[in-house]
Amino acid sequence: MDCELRFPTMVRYPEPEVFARSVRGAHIVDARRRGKYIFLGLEGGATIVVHLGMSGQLRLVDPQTPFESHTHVVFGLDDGRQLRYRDPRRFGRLLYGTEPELIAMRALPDLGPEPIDPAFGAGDLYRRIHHRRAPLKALLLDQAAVAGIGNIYADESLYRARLRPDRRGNTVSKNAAVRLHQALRESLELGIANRGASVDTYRDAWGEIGGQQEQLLVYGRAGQPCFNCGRPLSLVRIAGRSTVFCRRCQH
DNA sequence: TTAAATTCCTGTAAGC
DNA sequence: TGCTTACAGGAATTTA
Repeated sequence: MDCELRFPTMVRYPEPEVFARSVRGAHIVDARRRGKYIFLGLEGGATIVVHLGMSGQLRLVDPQTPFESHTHVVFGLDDGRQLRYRDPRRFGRLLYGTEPELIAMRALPDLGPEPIDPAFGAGDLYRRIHHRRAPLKALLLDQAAVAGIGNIYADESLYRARLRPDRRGNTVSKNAAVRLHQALRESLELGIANRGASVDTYRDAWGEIGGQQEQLLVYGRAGQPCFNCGRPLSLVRIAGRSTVFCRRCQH
């Protein structure tokens, strides 16, 4: 594999020159995900870690493909294709290292459990939120509490669970935690089945848009009727994020 | 320890 | 038409 850093500051760890030198000649042997992080496993145990941020895209293309604007990193793969990292808003980041090293260097944060992990139960979720005074919306966005939930799936899950986004974690009953646990799984699994929500610029590795934006129940629907009761959906700001919910259906 | 506010960044859309 | 302004959001960092 070859590596060209066209915008070196996308690399957060280690120094960009070290990143490029380390990656050149390495071979990718697997790809996996943890929370919102993508791990490209390399021979020998190190990994390339990619976080797409808001507008990041990884694209697998033929080298003849014209360069799109904001293409910051190009990996030349051994089979002749290129893996291009593109990110107009540059909120994303790339890292290189073994997982223990990255955690020790605080380049990777502590991540909570995966909502879709079969080992993650409603009791686990309850234990993680029932002692917190922050609003549920903020807790779902906290990657140390639960990994992988962003603004879209936080709103969708709270609506499915019929819980107000400004409800404090410590006011949630075990029963409500069961509903939220189920709702998180449903929202994420539906999003995965529909190959992602291309509300904004999201594209998969082949440039294809997802379909989940057509299925959203509340996100982006402020002022439009609730699918359950018909009342216009409310828009508020919680944890610095726009938040859409139904005042009649969510408690 | 936890919660809230601030910051980064650019494309897009609304408003004048 | 063209300019200015507000807004979108993940998470590290700072402040309370």
